[in-house]
This record gives sequence, structure tokens and C-alpha cells, in this order.
Amino acid sequence: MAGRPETPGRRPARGRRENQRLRTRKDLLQAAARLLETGVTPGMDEIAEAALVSRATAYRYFPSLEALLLEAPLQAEAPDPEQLFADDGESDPEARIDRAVDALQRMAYANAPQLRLMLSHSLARPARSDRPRRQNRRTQLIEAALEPIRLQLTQAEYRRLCRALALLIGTEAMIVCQEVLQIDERAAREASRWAARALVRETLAGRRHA
Amino acid sequence: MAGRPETPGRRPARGRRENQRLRTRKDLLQAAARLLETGVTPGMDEIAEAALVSRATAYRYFPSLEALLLEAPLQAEAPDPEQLFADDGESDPEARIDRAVDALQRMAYANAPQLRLMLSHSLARPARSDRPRRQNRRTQLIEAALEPIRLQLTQAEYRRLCRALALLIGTEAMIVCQEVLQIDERAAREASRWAARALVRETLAGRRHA
DNA sequence: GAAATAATGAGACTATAGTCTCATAATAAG
DNA sequence: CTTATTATGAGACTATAGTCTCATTATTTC
Repeated sequence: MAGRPETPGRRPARGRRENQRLRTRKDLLQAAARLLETGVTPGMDEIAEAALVSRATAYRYFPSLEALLLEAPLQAEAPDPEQLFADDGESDPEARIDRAVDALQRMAYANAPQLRLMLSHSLARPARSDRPRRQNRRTQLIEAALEPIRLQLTQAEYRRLCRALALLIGTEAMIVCQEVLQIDERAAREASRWAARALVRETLAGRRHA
Repeated sequence: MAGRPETPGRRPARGRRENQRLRTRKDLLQAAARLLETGVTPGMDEIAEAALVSRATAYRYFPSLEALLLEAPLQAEAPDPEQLFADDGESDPEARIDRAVDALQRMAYANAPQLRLMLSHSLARPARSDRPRRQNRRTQLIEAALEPIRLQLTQAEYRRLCRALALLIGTEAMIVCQEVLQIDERAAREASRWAARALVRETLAGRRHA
């Protein structure tokens, strides 16, 4: 029989021809990632061809082009929050936010074409519970950056600040800068950075005066 | 000859059969808007059928499905900046920003399904000069709100503030609140509003201390 | 090595976006 | 009314996403 070679939902079945399947899967994801870096949405044909695999096989491993693109590895990964603040004892909250904003926005721009596509696909249909949720890198990064001042704030203040900061960074902020403001990456980073600092400053100032 | 009936780029040619063309165009846009409100992306076939027009005619008026969807009228229109600040002499910049943020976010949530689709389409492919640009309501609204304090700021300060505010409102901010933060409309408006006020306050405070 | 099993390739098939051509219907001008 | 002009409808055509079937190839097992 033709059959599916380990459709995502199936159990591992680790005894039988696992390496071959893992290699095919990896080849597809790598080919997709390579093509995505060009900024043009690759078709299933192109990806399959680049992976030296037939189109039918590609569909055996991924139920749709979208699923493949969503799993394609990012060119530059988001920095690990732990690691970003691990080396030094920097406790100035503005400096820490600065670093987080900078790291995330650089990552976003480095993966701009792919992130745009991922967002586009996730918006194409109304949220469904069975659909894989989109990754969320920014919340962890923001919380890590605010860690030193968390206890100085009420829960309401902290939550309010976290939410506002989430609006200033990540894929969506990049989109606004590209499509609406039409400014380059450097100016975009500048804008996010200034706003983030200002919100932290404002929060702490309000705390002191209260 | 078959011919195009006033392709967007052509000159008005206002003498010859203009009403017929305007009516067809309006019918297409209205049909698209009606279908979009269901939250599902309509196909050109569906729109043309709903507009009682052939598919070929639809393509004569709009170069692509995307172009049609981008021009489709929103269910609740964004408030006219002039009108929003016309009636009273409110000059407190924070109050004005408050009003602008509130108005735009209410509009965004009222048109959430359609705006999500519009954004999705505009992200699906890399920006191309021949592709219809997306609408931009927020910039005008922000500038109108900041009008009373514009002269108190340097151009750099003003531009910086405008850019930062653009990150806090509009479709993308709504997306972040829905998908990343997963908060309801009221909490989202609250977040945008507080952040916008804080940035205005911070800008003016920095001005005074300088 | 031979048999059973699983992955793959080739290709037919459907659906929708978009293009193009030609015939027809509606309108304006004489 | 007649004629030229213009919008429209019908349908053929290409391209790509996605599905499905079947033969072939590669791997495992005995």
C-alpha cells in the first residue's frame, strides 16, 4: 500500500524505518526555510523539488503548505530570556527592556518574510482550538526584563505595563513600521525602544509619586 | 471591442456611461463587504454572483480579489479626524489622544473579521509597488489629536511620538490583544489608552525638563 | 537471497485565482 | 431608426493547492 509514513497524529512507531522518515521530514523543512529566506512564498512544488522529493511525498509529511511553512525553522532564533540576562547583574529596568526590545526586533527583521507569512496564515481564518497556536516569544522576554522591578509594582501596574510593552515589539510592530509608517529597520527599532523605555519610566515615576 | 470600463489607472472619461460603471463598482464593493462580515474570505465567484455580475466583469473593475477586498467598505467607518475634534475646544493632549485611541479601537473591533482578512491578504506576499496599498486611518487621527502640542515639540520629538502611538492602535494592536495577550476588547482598549497617555505625558515632561 | 512491508514517484483529478477572446446587449450620437 | 461605441457575459485557458490511486523502489525480516 501507499500509506502515510508517520502522519503527525500517529504514534512514533520507532522500530520501522524511522531514520528515513526523519531525514525526509528534515529535508523538507530545511528546503522550505531556505526558500522562505528569499521573501517569496514557495509553492509545494518548489519545496518538494528543492528537497529532492516528490510533491506527493511532501503532502504525506505535511497536511498543507501552511503546516510546512509554520514548522519551518527560523533563520535566527529568538534569544532565550534566561540567557539574555544571565551574564551580568544589570538591574536598570530601562537598560534591560532596551536589550529585550533590541533582541526581539532584530530577530523579527531577520525572519521578516517568514514571520509575515506565519501571521498571514494565522489571520486567514478565525481562531480554532484545534489549530496550533502561534508561538509567543515576547511575553517571556518582557517578564524577564521586568523581573527586577516586579515587586515594586502592584499587580495591576505590572500587568498593564506588560500588555503595553507587548504592543510595541514583535511581528506586529514590525508590520506597522513596514506597512503603515514605512520606516527602515533602524528607525523601527528606535521607535520601539524609546516607547518601551518611556513606559517603564512612566510606570516607575507614577509609583514614586503615589 | 470588449475593453476595460474605467480601469483605475485610466482617466475619468466622465461623459460616457459613467453612472453604469459607478453602479457596477459599488455593487461589487457592497457585495464583498456583505460577504466579508461573515468572517470567511469570499471568492471572486461568490462576490460576482452576489453582485449580480459576471466574474469577468468583476475582474474588469478590480485587478485582483485582494484589491477588491482592500477597497470594500467597512461596516463601521473610522471617525473623521476633523469631526472628532471639531465640536469642542478640548486642548488637553491626553484627553484628545484618549478620544482618538478609543474611536479607532472601537472601529477596529467592530470590523475585526474583515480587518483580519485584509491584513492577512496584505501580508501574504511581499510588498510590491503595483499592489494596492492598505488604508491608513491611524496616522491622520494621531496627527489631529496631537495638533495642539505639535508646536511645543521638536520635529524629532513629534515624529517619535507619532510613530510610537501608531504601534499602540489599529488592527495590529487588536491582533496582539486577541492572539498574544488574549484579553477582551475592554481590556485591550484600556491597555492602548494607558500607554498612549503615558507616551504623551512622557514627551511633554521631557520637554519641560529640557 | 526471498518475502513482506513501508516509503516513494508519477500522474490523474478537483477547485479557485487570474487572463484572454469573442459574441451580445445596452447606450449614445447621427 | 441606424450606427458606432461601450459594458457585459460566456467560456476557454493557465497556474497552483490539495487529494487520491497505483506501480515502483527501498528496507526490514526470515
